[in-house]
Amino acid sequence: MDERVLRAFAVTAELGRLDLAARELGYAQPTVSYQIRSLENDLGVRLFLRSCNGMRLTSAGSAVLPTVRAVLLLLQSIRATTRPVDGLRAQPIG
Amino acid sequence: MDERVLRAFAVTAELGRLDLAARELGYAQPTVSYQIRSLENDLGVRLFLRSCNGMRLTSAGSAVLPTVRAVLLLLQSIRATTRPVDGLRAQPIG
DNA sequence: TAAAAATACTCCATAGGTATTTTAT
DNA sequence: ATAAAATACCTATGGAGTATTTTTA
Repeated sequence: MDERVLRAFAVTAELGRLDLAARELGYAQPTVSYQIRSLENDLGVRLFLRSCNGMRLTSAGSAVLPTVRAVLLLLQSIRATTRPVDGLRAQPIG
Repeated sequence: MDERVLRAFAVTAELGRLDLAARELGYAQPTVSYQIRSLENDLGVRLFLRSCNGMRLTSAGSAVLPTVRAVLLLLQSIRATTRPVDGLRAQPIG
C-alpha cells in the first residue's frame, strides 16, 4: 500500500469519477483506474461499484475510507514534522 | 511513502542493524539500505546515523518513528477490515 | 581486522502514458 | 449517442538482487 494509491482511492471516493480524480491528482484516467484496481487486488475486495455515472463506494470501500484518510493525514504530518522550518533542517542530507 | 519502506524503517529502528532488519523483513541488506535512503531522500532528512555498530536514530528519526508505527498499525487494520471472515467476503473480486 | 553499511551493476516488475474499446444510460 | 471506465500496448523508472568496496570501532 502506497501513499499515491491511497490518495487516488480517497480522491476518487470524494469526487465519484475517475476522470475528475485523475485531473485532481495529476494522472491520466487509466492510471487512476489501475491504481484503484491494484488496491482492490491487494486487499482482495472491491472498493467501488463502476457505472457510467461514475464510481460509487461499496460497503467495504466505505468501511475503509476513514482509516485511509487517517493514514493520509499521518503521512502528511510526517512530512510536516521533517520539513524544516524555513530552510533550516535538523539533519541535512549531503 | 510506501508500506514496505515504512516497515523497513521501523524494523531497522527496532533492531539497530540493517543486516538483522533485512533478515527479519526477508530482503537483502543492500535493499534495506536503499529503502531507508529512499525514505530519507523523500523526506529530506537523515533518519539514522550510520556506524559500524549499526544504525542509530537521529532526532528526526526519533520524532517520526511513533507516527510511522501508527501508520503501520492503521494499514494493518485496513487489511484486517477487508480480510473476510473465514473465506466469506463482502464484495468478492472476479 | 572484522563487522557493518555503502556502492556498483544488472535485471525485472510495475507504474504510468497514449490510443482505443467497451459499457451503460 | 454520449459519457464514463476498462483494456491493450508500450516505455521508463525504480525496486530488488549479487558481488564488492568502503568505513570505523
